[in-house]
Formats: sequence, structure tokens, C-alpha cells
Amino acid sequence: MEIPKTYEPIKAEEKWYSYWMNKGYFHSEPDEREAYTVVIPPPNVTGVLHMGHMLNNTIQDVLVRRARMLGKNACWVPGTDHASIATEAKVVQKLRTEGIKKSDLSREEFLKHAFVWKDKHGGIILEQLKKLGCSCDWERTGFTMDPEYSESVIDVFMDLYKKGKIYRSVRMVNWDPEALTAVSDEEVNHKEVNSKLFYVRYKVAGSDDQWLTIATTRPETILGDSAICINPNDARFKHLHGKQAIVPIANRTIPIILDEYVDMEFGTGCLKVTPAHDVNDYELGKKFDLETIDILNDNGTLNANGLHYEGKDRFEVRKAIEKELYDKGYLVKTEDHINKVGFSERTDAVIEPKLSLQWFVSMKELAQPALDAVMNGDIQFHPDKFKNTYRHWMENVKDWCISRQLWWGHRIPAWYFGTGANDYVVAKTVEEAIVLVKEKAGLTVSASDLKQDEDVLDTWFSSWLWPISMFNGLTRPGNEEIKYYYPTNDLVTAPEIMFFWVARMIIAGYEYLGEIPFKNVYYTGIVRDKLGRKMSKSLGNSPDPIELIEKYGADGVRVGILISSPAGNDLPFDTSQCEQGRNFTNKVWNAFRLIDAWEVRDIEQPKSSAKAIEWFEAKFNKTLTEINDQFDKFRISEALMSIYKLVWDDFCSWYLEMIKPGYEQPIDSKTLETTKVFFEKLLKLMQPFTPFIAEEIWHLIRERAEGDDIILAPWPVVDSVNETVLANFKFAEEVIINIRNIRKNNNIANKVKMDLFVKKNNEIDLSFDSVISKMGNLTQLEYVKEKVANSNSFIVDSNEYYIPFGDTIDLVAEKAKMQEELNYTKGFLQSIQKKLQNEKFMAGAPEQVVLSERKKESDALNKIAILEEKLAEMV
RNA sequence: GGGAAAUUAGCUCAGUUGGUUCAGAGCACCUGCCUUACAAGCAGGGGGUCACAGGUUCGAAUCCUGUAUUUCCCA
Repeated sequence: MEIPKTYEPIKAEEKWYSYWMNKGYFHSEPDEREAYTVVIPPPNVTGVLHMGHMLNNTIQDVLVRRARMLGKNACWVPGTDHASIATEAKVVQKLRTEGIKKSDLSREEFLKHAFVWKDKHGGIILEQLKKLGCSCDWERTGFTMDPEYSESVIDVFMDLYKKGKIYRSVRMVNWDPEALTAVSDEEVNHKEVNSKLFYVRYKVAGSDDQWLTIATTRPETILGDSAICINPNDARFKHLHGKQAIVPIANRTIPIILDEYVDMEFGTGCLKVTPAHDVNDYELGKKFDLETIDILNDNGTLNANGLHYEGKDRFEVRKAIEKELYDKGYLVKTEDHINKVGFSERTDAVIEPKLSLQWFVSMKELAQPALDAVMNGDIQFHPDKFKNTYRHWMENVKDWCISRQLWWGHRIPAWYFGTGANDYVVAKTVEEAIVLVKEKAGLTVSASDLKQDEDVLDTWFSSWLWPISMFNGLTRPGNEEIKYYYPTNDLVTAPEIMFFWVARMIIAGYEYLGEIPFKNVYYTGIVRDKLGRKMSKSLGNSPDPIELIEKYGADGVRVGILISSPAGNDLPFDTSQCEQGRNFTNKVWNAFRLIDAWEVRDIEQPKSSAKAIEWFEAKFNKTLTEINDQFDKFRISEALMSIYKLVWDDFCSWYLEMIKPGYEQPIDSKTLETTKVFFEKLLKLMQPFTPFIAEEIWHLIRERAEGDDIILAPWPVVDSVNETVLANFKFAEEVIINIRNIRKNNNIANKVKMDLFVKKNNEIDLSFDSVISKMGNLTQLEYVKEKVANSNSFIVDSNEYYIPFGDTIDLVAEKAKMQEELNYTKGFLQSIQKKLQNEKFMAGAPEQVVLSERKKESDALNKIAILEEKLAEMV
């Protein structure tokens, strides 16, 4: 059968992925083996695969596949997140295109639409992961709104409520007027924008023409003012103490209060206080018991408190009120001003601070063990620089607002039986609620008297249970699976969600299982384009991962994405990296073609082949040690690079060339067999990174028994490393490179055989001579006592090598080269001798360093002598 | 404004407790090769005042101080 000259990934990928699936290799059940567990960071259920997912999931697959080869019971749990804000936004948008408004639907109707959408689009991303080769246990695929998962979310809410960790409170929250929901501090992006500072004057009450001037960036909130605040130490305003002021346009009289909070330097030193629309003002309002006047509707338009501006958007009002203030003589001046404005991460709408009744988790106590676990190393971060960021946040953790004004998600299990702030109970079902109402208020109510809270829980309030609830650790405490798989081993995620997700999983782990949820956290970077911009849909700078896979093969893309992606660093991605990956798979493919084409004969093994085998054995073991170490340190891309070079440079460029029989010559069976074994070992190392081609060649290189698949083959074991062989080869390598250089410099074709004469001045190892002969294409390698005249020459380790001239030679160039080498060596010698003559060096440096300097000195002296002699002869 | 980290070849990064004339890899680049495994290749080669300025040391990319620039986190 003809084997194609280039590797064709598409067919192999389909074939092997379904083969692995049919064999159930990805599936895990608890057994006696050590468990190795990874839970996937659940992508949004309606999400589409982007480059960030590619990076993240390739790393996970590498770790999982290697663990499998190390004999562990590897379990990679996939699933999706309901992502309440993002998904609801998509459903709302889709309905809008059909002419349906969310406000026209009941909650039940809307959820029906949402589930239809989820069933249609949900899980696309998981199918895409299969194309990448991800070896997830698909039988365990989960979803944060699955019934049992949801139950655990509600259980946790009730449990924390009972423990007094969940409370309901009026708080200033970040309000997204577009999504109509509160968002957490972490979901607000602060950006600097150019705006205006408006100077507005307020009349002092009871005066004829006494005014005070405030500065504000948001003049529309004047309508919500309930005080003017000045610093009691501000000498400029002593006359205002105890007075009142009149709000322009609204014509309300408000007190002038004194507080040191006011920055005398900023603006005019007079601060308008709007408790409903600014966090700091809210605090002042509480302190001075001020009236709270909310002027905004939830959608960002003004309400009745906005007087004649009612129904208009806040930005529109800002312009209009500027004009009105000016026309009526209240506007003193405006200035350009740069300030930071919060934008919603999801909708990019300007966030409004808004007072509302929300549900909170108090975090301080919960966070303590989670902070300790990372600081004392029970949980390792890779790279560990992220520990600092983590500590900073955890030490200053704020309470977590967990209610969201949405329908898509887990509905808060609170039931209201009245309108009072405290007229509610928290219960799993309405029946339980009825009983609790009786207990709490002594009221006998029926189901229809109770009204469940309209809000749903923050998505992270369900995903923080992911490593526990994917094994039903809360609904079926102590079950076999949670005992076996938990704590999980490695978590691979982005540093952006360290607080949203990682920290909270650790908190939940301690609170509910008394244990860490994972041992290692590997932080990936952000995938950027060549210009350093973050890849995003709106910029259109992100390649379609599926197209990449079709073009370069999944293995090629996996290599491309990992080849330059150290942990925690951003990955500047360019498709040329996939090309490199694709080229690598092709190289391996051709190595296989070469071996496969050899005709085996029962002949004697050439000496050079025996030496080559000895060397590669040593090289392999040495590199494997390094690779294992790199894996232990989570230096994934370095491990890949080591494998890449071991395969390409050491195996293909050196080893295969050393054992390659002449054209149409057979190979001896011993060498062929050993070579196949080497190749198989290399394929094993490649398997985590390039699983498809590894499996493909694994089955082509040899007949395999049922179940003898590389995905389950044992990871190679390190054997002792023969350092002597490695050193001797290095010497031979240098000789060979020198021979090649002479060929190139003199335009001697590779097929032209040459003679090599060696004047041995030093005791050297001759064991690789057969290899030198073969690789140098020499007719003979002869040892001589005297220099060989009319030759190209070079020196390795004080030994002189001569290749007699063919027809022509550039004597001048040859001499110049030698002179240059001599100069360099002399300079080198000088620096060494200077060091050796330095008494302080001799006194301070360790013996080993001194010894190595002495050796360098004698080597240099030798070399100089030879060079000078040769130069003298060339005249 | 407060905190953290970074700055080594054109690009992306290594560089272990200071010790081979001021240093490595991959890609890119240059030169020569269609040498029957692979031109998605082979062979060879060039390229760095290790951000800047001081200091400690016999010796600094590595330790200390300051400056500049960048990134991230928090307000």
C-alpha cells in the first residue's frame, strides 16, 4: 500500500476519536487505582469555541492524557454553565428579532423559550472540543441547571441562610440599566472618559443673594440632592454653618452639613449629597439621616422625582438640564474633566449606583480558610506570582451580592407573606414555607398567599459548587464518587476569574467538604493577536478554531497553541504557529515512512548503528528526565519543546541518519527493531500533545493486539543515563560539523567521498569513528603522526584534522580564518590567566571552579601552539 | 492614588543557590542544496552594552538602591 508523502489528519482524527469513544477509554469509574480528576471550567451553555478555550482545554487534555499513561484513573468532567446574564441577554435579543418583548411574557413562557434556545445551541461548544481531541468523560457531562445540581445550589443557599451567612439588605449596588439587573463589583469595568465638570450655584436659604457653588459631573442628579456637605475645617465656608440651601429647579430646601470626608481641594469644596445615586453620598446619608431621593427608573430613565424630565434617559437629561441651569442662571461654568466611569462587562452600559434590596453572602469568615490554603501551599498556584493578587483580594474581601434581577437561573427560595422588610421565610418548597410562616409569624397561609422572590442567583453561586456537585457531593453526601474523585487534582483556568470562581470554589470546598477542591491551579494567559490585542468577536481578529483544525489538523493546532505559551503569560497567537505544529506532524509522518520502507535482512549490524543506538538510548533517558521535571513544574510548553527537539533534531536529524542504510540497501533486523522501539517511546511522549498521529502511527508501525492502544500505553520509565556516551558523541558531532563546513566552503557535494587524517595530540575516544565516517561520507579515517600538507584542517579538543585539498583551495581565506581563531584563543587565555593570577579569586573561588579554569588554560595553550605551528607552515 | 510583577536576539521565552573572554532555545532571517523519508525539507551561518544609572563582590543577566517604560490588580 502506498503511504502518502504528507500526513493527512482529517481521516485519522475522525477514525481515532470514535475508536477511543467506542472503547470507552475516556470513561472513568472509581476503582483501586489512584484517581486523577480535572473538572472543566464550564463554558457558557450557548457559547462558541474561541481561542481561549482552545488553549485552556488543550492544556487540560495534555495533563489528563499523561495521567492516563501514568496509570492513574483519569477523569475529566465536562459540562456547561447556564451563564444567566449572557444567556438571558441572547434569548431576549433573539425574541426581539421575532417581535416578542420579554416584558410581554410571563416568567414561565420566557423560560420555555430559554430552554428551547438552550437545547438548540447548548453543547455546540462541547462538540467542538471533541474535534480538538479532548478526552473528556462525556458520560458525565453536566449542566449547572440540571435538576440535581440545582437542588444542591438551593440547599447551599438555605444552609448559608440558616448559618446566618446570607442576609438581605438595602445596599448600593451596581445597576446595569440595560440588562436590568445588579452586577457585582467584579463585573464592572472602570474606564477613563472625557466628561465635563459642571459648576452649579445654589442659593442659601433665607438670603437675598447669597450663593454657594458645587461642582458635579452628573448635573441631572441635582434633582435627588438631599444636602450640601462642606468640610468643617474649611475657612471659606464658616458662614454657611447651620444654614440651608435651595436646590435649583427642584426648589427644595436642604441642610448644609459638615463632614471631614469632603476634599477641600477638589472642585469648589462644596459637595452635593445624593444618597440614592452615589456610594459615598449614601454613607453620608446614613450618617446624617438624610432623605434618599431616587430619581431613576430601572432602565435609566428618570422617574417622577425627575419632575418635568420624567421618562427621559439620564444622558438626554444631562444635556437638557445643562441648558436649563444655564438659562436660569444657575450654571456658573463648565470645565473639561477626565473621570472614571463604570461600564457593565456584559452589556457595556454605564453602571448606575442604585439602592436596592438585595441578597448577600457575608464573606469575611468564609474566606479565611481559603486564604490560608493558598498561602500555606495546600493549593499551589502556577505560576505562584498570582498568590499575591489572591491574598490582596481575600484579605479585603467584600460581601457578595448574589441576587440578580433575571429569570434564567436558580430562583431564590425566599417566600414573602407580607410587605414588611422581614415578612419572608426561606424554604425549599412552598409547603415548607407555609409551615415556616406559621412558626415565624403565627400566620396560617396557603400557597397562593405566598409570593416567591422574583430574582435568581448569581451564576457564580452555582459554579462555585462545580467540583462538588458534579459528583453529587451535596445531594448524596459521602457517596462513592465524591470520596474517590474529590479533591480534584488540577484546575486550568484564566486569572481573570480567580475571584469569581477559583476563590469561591475553595471557599465552598472548605465550607461543605472541609477540604480543598483541587491541588493545583494552572493559570493560562490571554490569547492575543499579533498586534497584542485581545482576541474578541467585535474586533474580528480571532481565527475560527474549527477552520484551523481543518487546515492544520487538530494535532498541529494543539502544538501551535502550546509551543510558546508559558503559564500565566499572554499568548500572542499567530496561525504560523499552527503551521509549525503541522510541519512537526508531517516530519514525524515521514520518519515513519522511512522506517516503514526499509527492507529487513538478517545481516550483521554495522558498528555505527550499534553506536547510534547506544547514544540515542542515553539521549532519550536524559531528555525524559527533563521532560518529567518540566511536567512536575507545570512547564507544559517547555516539555513540548523538549519533545519537539528530541524527535526532530536528535531522532530524525541525527539518529536516523546514522543508522540509515545506503540507497536500496537492506537494514539489519536488530537495528530496525530497536529503532521501532525508540519510535514507539517517542510516540508515547507525543501522545498527550498530538494524540491522533501518535495513535495512527502506533497502529501502522506494528500489528497490535486488541486493546494495545497508545492512549493507554504506559509512560516511558527513565533508565540510567550514560553520560560518557553523551560526551563522546558531542565530540564526534563537532568533528562531523567541521567536515560539513569544509564541504560547504569548498563546494564539495555530499555524495563525493573524502579522506580524513587525524593527528592525535590528546587521548581521545575513538568509539564514534564509525559514525564519523558514515556521517562525513569518508573513504577513510586514518590516524597519522605528522601534519598533512595541502589540506583543509580544523582542530577539535587539541586534535588536528586534515582533509586533503581537492583541486582548488583559497589559501588566503584559510589563513585568515586560522589567524582569527588564534586571536580569539589568545584573548581567551589572557582572561583566564588574569583570573588565575588574581589572589582574591584563588582564595575566594571554590576548588571546582579553579580546576575548570586551569583546564581551560592548558587547553588554550595547546590550541595556540598548534595554530601557530600551522600558520608558520602555510607561508 | 495604593499594591504586585515585568524589562535578555526581529518575535515568543529559558537562564536553577552570583562562576566558561557580555549568555541559550524555537520561530523569523541570510547562504548553499529538488542529496530517493520529508522543499511542510536538508546542511551551514549571522544576530544580544541582558531597560538605564549607581552599589556590593575576586567575579553580576543573576544580589541591593534609584530612574524610565510596560502590564495587571484594587480604589
